[in-house]
Amino acid sequence: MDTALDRALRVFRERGYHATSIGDLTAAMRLATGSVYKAFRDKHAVFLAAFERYVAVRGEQTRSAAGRGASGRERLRNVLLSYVEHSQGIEGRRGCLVVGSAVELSAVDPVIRTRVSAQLETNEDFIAGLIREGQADGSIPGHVNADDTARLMICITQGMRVVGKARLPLDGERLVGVAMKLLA
Amino acid sequence: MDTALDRALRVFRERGYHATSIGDLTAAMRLATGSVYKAFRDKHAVFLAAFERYVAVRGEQTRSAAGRGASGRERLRNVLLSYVEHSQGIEGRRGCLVVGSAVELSAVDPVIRTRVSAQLETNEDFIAGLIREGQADGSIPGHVNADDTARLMICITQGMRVVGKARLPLDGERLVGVAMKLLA
DNA sequence: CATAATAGGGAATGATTGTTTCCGAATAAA
DNA sequence: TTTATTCGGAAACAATCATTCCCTATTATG
Repeated sequence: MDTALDRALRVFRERGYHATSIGDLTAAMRLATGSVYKAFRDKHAVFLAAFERYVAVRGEQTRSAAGRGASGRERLRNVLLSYVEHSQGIEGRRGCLVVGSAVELSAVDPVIRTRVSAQLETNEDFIAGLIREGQADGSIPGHVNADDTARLMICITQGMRVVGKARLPLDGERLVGVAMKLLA
Repeated sequence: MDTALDRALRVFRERGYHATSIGDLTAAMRLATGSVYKAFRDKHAVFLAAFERYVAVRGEQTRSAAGRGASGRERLRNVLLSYVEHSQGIEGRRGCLVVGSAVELSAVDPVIRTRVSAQLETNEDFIAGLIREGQADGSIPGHVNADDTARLMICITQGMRVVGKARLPLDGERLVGVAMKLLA
């Protein structure tokens, strides 16, 4: 099930929702049409399931990146670096499903919009939490506004996915190096 | 012609390329199917023309925002503020066609991808230029790396369009206030 | 005034879409 | 061995899509 969902995920990320036909989906999932409709109500349900799996996997990845850090500042820096790496190369070209859904569907699909907004806020809260941890352990100055900075950093991460999809090269060290000035 | 293109632009921005049918297009442009195909070769040509008009209009708007500023720093600040405002409310919900094209089409449409990349680089060069102007007039420290900072700011602006499309509120003063720390 | 030319509107047309249904094979139960 | 049941595959379905063709006004030109 998860492997089939991962394969669907890939084609949804690359082409978006409307551009992926059921034919593309069955080819990617290596399943027949009937089997897909036996497992899911319709195309929208496949997308929703793929979306949830994507969110879960990505959440695990960024939490893992945050884990490799002694201070709040280091954890945040690792999270940003992880975002840059995922925005580059073949993974970057594949794109982020949250960004893709926000851009392609949130205007016409209230269900998707709710999930997208919720995910953005979850990520924002996570970053704000890292900032506060850094302020508690002394690695980030106390005068930094955690909420405002977190919201700007969400813009940065989502923007990196857009830029990465357009295949502009992103230098992780340099980009994150500049971004860390927001914690001064 | 420009008014028809503006109407097409609106529906393309809201729904994206694949989700807008010819019927949506003719309804928005208040033209019959045959008339559209007499003026443009196909749907893709309509999109391309709308894309170019969007880029031209938006370029004019940000140049105008930059014009209202005495120093390089002020001009850059006004540009960022302009981006936040365009990412909010009804305009933000409508979305940015460059971001939309990057996410939805750049993986499958080389023509669009070229235009998107070119536009991103143009914007980046514009911002880098503003930074260098600020360094020349003394409003921005000389040790700021113009290229790296400009690239990060492109990520910020594109990300704001994504977040705005998801209808998360953006406070211009606070967000730009934080972003200006990148020029320290 | 007559006529050529052009622009716009709308119906017809394949192709493609998402979806359903039916059928065969494999597995488990009896 | 036989009966049920589940699962996957392929053909059939209606709807919608982008596109083309043809007709009708309107304008320009002789």
